[in-house]
Amino acid sequence: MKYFNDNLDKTDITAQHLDTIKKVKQQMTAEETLYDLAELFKVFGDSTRIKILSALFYSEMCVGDIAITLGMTQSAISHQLRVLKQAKLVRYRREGKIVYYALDDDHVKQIFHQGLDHINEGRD
Amino acid sequence: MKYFNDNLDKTDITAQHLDTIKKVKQQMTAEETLYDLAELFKVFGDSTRIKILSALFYSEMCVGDIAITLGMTQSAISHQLRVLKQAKLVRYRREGKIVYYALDDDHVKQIFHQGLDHINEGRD
DNA sequence: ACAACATATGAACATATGAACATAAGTTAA
DNA sequence: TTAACTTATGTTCATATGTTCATATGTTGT
Repeated sequence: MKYFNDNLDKTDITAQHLDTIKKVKQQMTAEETLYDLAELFKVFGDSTRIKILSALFYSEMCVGDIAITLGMTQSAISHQLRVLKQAKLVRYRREGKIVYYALDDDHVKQIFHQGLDHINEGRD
Repeated sequence: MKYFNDNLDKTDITAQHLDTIKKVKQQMTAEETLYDLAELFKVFGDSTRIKILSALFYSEMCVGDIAITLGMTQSAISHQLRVLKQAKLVRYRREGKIVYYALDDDHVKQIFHQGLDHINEGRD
């Protein structure tokens, strides 16, 4: 791509490109925020974690029950719950030796459903 | 976790666990859908792709301009645009040798903003 | 304190992923 | 057709990620 040339016919196009780049740069969300956003979506971007969240839509659950429900090991679930916890997508409460996990806020459901809408639109 | 035992005092708890597992399994979104959903969010879960989407919020752009805007190679951008294209998050139109990319539908913006809301809530 | 149970964590391994480089493919103008 | 330009793609490499296994931590009841 040529942004500096001596061809007069292309000067306008070049200027337009430079202008677009400049304006978009100014308007774009801060890089740090975008980085955090990508980190958040990365958490949603794993089928095990999505399944855990999906399960917690209907009931708070303990680690062992989630493992049984998804047919996975307790360890794998625990590791992923830690990721979900760090992203503040789930919260937990302890009752004796059992730890119950639940969805942390409504954004989880909303993000989840927007995603479903996108998928379903593609299935028209 | 013990689901079958002869301790009468714990029978109710056990039954409750089994009941929860059964009900959640019945209500949960189909596994295949959850898999697709994870794939979708995986696309959002990369800072380069998020930056591209963020840039396209403000203007359709050609590949080279996106590369300059983000300070990355044309190749890297093109590869990621292919991923975004496959996920139907962006569409493109060709004008001569230049290919302009744009956001494909409103779900992108909505998912993006729900994500921002979640992040900002954590910053209270 | 000890045994039994539920959950968390560390290490190792296999797989997945993103970026860069080189180059191919497609488009336009001369 | 050739040259110049824009975009797409194949390959390689370094790194990130998820699962398993073994074990640690924490809790309850005896």
